[in-house]
Amino acid sequence: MPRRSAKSLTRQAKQARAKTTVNVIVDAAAQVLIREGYAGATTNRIAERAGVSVGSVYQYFDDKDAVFARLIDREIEAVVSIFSAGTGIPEESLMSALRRLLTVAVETWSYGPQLYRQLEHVPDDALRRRVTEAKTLLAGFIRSLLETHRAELRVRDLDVATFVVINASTGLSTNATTEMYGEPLVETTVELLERYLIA
Amino acid sequence: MPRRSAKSLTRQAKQARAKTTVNVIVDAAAQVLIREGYAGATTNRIAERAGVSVGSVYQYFDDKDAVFARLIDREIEAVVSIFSAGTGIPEESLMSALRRLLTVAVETWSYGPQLYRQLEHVPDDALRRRVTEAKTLLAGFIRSLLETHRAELRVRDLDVATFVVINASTGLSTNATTEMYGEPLVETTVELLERYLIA
DNA sequence: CAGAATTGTGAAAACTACCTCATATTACGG
DNA sequence: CCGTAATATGAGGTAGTTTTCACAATTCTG
Repeated sequence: MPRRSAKSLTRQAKQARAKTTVNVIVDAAAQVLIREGYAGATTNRIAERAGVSVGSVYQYFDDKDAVFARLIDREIEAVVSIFSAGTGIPEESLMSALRRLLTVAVETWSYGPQLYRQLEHVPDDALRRRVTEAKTLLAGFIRSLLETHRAELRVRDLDVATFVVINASTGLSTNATTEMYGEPLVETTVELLERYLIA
Repeated sequence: MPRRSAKSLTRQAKQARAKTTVNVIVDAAAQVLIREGYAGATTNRIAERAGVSVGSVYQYFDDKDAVFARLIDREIEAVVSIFSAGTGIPEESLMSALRRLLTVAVETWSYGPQLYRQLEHVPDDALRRRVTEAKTLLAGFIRSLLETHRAELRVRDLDVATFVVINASTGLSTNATTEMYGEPLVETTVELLERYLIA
């Protein structure tokens, strides 16, 4: 017997008012998640923070984790759009491109690395898979960027280079403090990567 | 009215059997924490994984978080012993020392950085403070190592250098795949750090 | 502006996890 | 070996969270 995916009983937001409510809830979820962690991010607290009743959350989301799924989608889309925009400029040097991408990423990343760290700890397989997919997508972008600048590269193995670029960057940015953030963070990261990739 | 700290009602392990049980429980806690995250690390699951009943957990631990506290203490001690051992060798070059520390860390760190990250998200203030203390301790070791080799260093700001060494290393190792692990990982990390710190 | 569709509410049912405790089993000392 | 202390058990009480649902309020449509 083929398992049929249960039809979602939640409504589709049709009026502008409802769409606002959905966004307010997702924003509230992000904020509560950062402040309280997953364990403290209860539906009631999210609703309270959003200024709506618990029931409204369940008007648009199947369950609690669906709210976080929506949040993840939003974040992924933001990252993807950043890196898609990066493909346009021709004749741009590798390090210039990396600096630009990192700068935009740091600036745009709406809730910063804190949210990202918390999202990785949401205990839902589907969500974790989405995060992994996003990482793969990101790796593809970086790899093709490195490929177009292969001539400048010191490192031979593009897979290793991609691995280093992504994980050194995220390693620095996810642990960024309030002191070490913004431009200094980007410059430090660029310096680290440049000395490894080129020269 | 001064708040008196409640006397612990848990027993002290007196027989060898009991000490084994305690260790089995702490190990199980680490494994479940890595697999399921804090939210999924229920007392029953930990007990099941340990092959004991829930009651046994409460024979030796005041509450759930006390298990994680013990785990944190064990991990901190492991890290401290690794890095203390690193202070002994004189006339060792900076990169040689870093390579050795990374190698031992990768080999010895019983549950790897995954556990470390999960422990950071345990929602208990006392525990979080302990994790922060451990980080500070680690940063201290790295910083003093860098300081003794200041002459070799290209980077001026030791705080920035320490930040980079710690977070680039953990960034690479936390995302290490099965292909990219062990010696290749260590060598890549060393290469990345050497080009940043020296030359 | 009436009636329908959509959106919003919050008390309470259903569920889950932590922790207790009365009891059983195992190990130790004399 | 027997009594006592130590260790182990697991069903169930309690507290807190998720989810539902009957109903209220708002917005849209003709």
